[in-house]
Parts: sequence; structure tokens; C-alpha cells
Amino acid sequence: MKKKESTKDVILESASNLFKLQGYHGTGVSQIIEKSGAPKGSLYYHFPKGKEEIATEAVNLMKHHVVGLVLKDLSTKDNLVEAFQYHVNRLASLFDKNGIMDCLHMGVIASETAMTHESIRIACDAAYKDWQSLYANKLEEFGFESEKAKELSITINAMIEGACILSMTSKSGYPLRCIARQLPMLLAK
Amino acid sequence: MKKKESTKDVILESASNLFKLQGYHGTGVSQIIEKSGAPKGSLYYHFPKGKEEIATEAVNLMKHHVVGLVLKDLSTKDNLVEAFQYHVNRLASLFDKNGIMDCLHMGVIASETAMTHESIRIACDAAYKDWQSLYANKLEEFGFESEKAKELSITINAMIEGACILSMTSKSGYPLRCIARQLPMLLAK
DNA sequence: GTCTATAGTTGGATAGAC
DNA sequence: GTCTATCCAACTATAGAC
Repeated sequence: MKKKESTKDVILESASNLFKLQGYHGTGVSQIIEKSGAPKGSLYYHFPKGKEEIATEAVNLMKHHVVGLVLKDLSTKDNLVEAFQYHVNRLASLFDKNGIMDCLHMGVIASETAMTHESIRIACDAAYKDWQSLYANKLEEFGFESEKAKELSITINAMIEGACILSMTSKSGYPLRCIARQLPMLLAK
Repeated sequence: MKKKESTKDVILESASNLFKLQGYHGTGVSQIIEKSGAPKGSLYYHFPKGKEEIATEAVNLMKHHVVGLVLKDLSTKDNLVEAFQYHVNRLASLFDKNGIMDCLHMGVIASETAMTHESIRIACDAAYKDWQSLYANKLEEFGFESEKAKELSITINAMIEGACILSMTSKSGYPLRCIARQLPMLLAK
């Protein structure tokens, strides 16, 4: 049984893609309704609080999407370092192939709204913490003590976010591949 | 002899501060002229190509500012790891004190414009590469081979940019301090 | 070189018919 | 729940007096 995609879901998916690429202020409500095909009235029916509410829910959608992606990537290898390297290198390959950072880069919207739109900031914070938990779980699985695993998970999260920016700016997956090669030192016991 | 600050410089400094905090699309030309005190006519006299030209030159200003800051921070310690840790921890302290990431965070404007405003992208790319050169020089000074130094410098750059985002999102300098503590592993020989 | 006034467009948001 | 028409504020940019 195929689940019909509701108008709300269509709007949210279009919004999520646009926000990832152009950021919060760079994306207009009119652009969202144009891409989703929905009329402006529907949008304000489903999201009465307007743009900020759409962005908050779009961030939650990105969060769930990335959780799935990370879980899949990290479970492909038996070796800890190789698992994380596979994850990062796959992001690099996707970027080189598509020319856009179409996954796992929330940094733009997070930095833009951190000091001005509290509800979006909270959603971004929750997303980052969820991803870090996935990393930390994997690290503990391989013998890292809880506190150390937490610090490493934050470091890995930071490296990836930063490398996404450097890759976009230099138009090359090289920075991402570069941090992948430093993971053995970082995760040495 | 005190050098008088030209109208152009005042505009550029205001623009630079606003772009760092609010990003490219989040900052209006009207806001820049309001903060700088200059009238709109002057702005378009000094920057005929408008907002994009202001942003490009504002990024160059940030670049030079950070170059000075990095050179100063890295020269305070004789020990390699301690020098970099001092640098990162100082960013964390500044953030905790001021509540804003007022230095060394160009990620917002870089990601926002990477795919749409080529001249700004090039300016950001040049800034990142300049900072990485400073890091790489320090690393080579302490015996790292050229290629390895380059990869580490990119990694450090990525970690800092990413940690700035996480610190802003979580409203705490903790992520920055966290990556500082992982530097001994990363820079071990 | 400096400043004002304003053009022209797009932004987010709303009212009300269906 | 869906869609259209429309409001008003904000935006970038320009023209032209001084």
C-alpha cells in the first residue's frame, strides 16, 4: 500500500532542499511554493506561524534523513576507523558527483539563525546532538570510554561540517577526503 | 600621525561585522549604511557593483584581520600542540565572553554564496587557503613533511569552522574546547 | 565626492471565496 | 482544506542636486 504524500509533506521536502542549498534568508516563501507546486494559501494553512515554522520542521526532516544515512554508513564495516572513513568518503563522492552538498550540511541555516530565531536554533541543536549520539554509540561499541566517546563525536561532527564548507568553497571533495585520512590518528587508542 | 578612516573603510568595516553575524542574505544594504552612518549614495559611489562587491571586499578584510590574529596566537608558545590549543581556546573564551562569534568564522557567507556568487566564493577560498598556509608553516617548522602539513592544516581549519557552528548552535564554547583537547592525538608524530 | 529622493522589485503574510 | 488576489514592508539600485 503506497502512502500518498500529503501537501504538507511535499512543501516540507521542497523547503528542506532549498534551505540546505540557499540557507534561511536566501530562500523565499514564494520559492518554496513554486517548487512544491502548492499554493500560498495552503502553506499558511499548514504552517500558521509562517517561514520560521516551516524552517523548524524542515530541520527536523533533515535530522531524520541524516540519522538513517549515518546508521547505514557506519554499519557497513567491522573496523571502527574504516567505518567512519567510509562515511566521510561517501560524502566526498556524492559532492564530486552532484556538485552540491545535498546531504548532511546544516551549517548555513544553523549559523544564520542561532542568534535570532530561537525555535530553529533549538531544532538544529537537537539534530547535531542526535548525530553525535550515533557517532558516540559506535565509538563506545569499540571500547572508548563514555566521556572520551562524547568528545570525539563532537570533534568528528565539527570536522565534517567544516570540511563541507571548505569543499563547497573550493569546489572539490578534497577537504572531505583529507579529514578522512586523519581519522586513524584521531581514533588511535 | 593618525590616519583618518575613509568613508569607504568605515562602510567596509560595518559590512564585515554584519556579514559575519547575519550572513550575506541576512544583511541588507540599508542596514550597512545605517550602521556605518554613510549615505546610500556614497556606498554606490565607492562600490559601483553594489552588494556583491561590498561582500567581496569585506571578506578580504576579514581575511587580513584573521591572519594577524592567527600569527599572534601561534607565536605565543614554543610547543606546537600548546600553540594551537591556545589559539582555539582563546576563540572559545572570546565566544563565552561576548556571546557572539566575532572572529574567525566565515562559514555562513562562504556556504551561502559558494554556488551563486562566484566573486565572493573566490574571495572566501583565498581566505581559507591563506589561513591554512599559516597553519601549515607552523607545522613544517615543527618537522612535519610538506604534504602532511597541508592535510593537517586543512583538517584544523575544518575543525575550527565546524566547532564555531556547533558552539553557536549550542550557545556554549564547549565544542571549541573539545576539539582543542583532541589536538594532541591529531598532531602526534 | 556627498547626499536625498525615489524607482522598481521581491519579500512575508492575510482575507475571503470556494 | 484549497486557491486567488492583494496588502504592506523591505529590498537593491539609480538619478540627479549639491
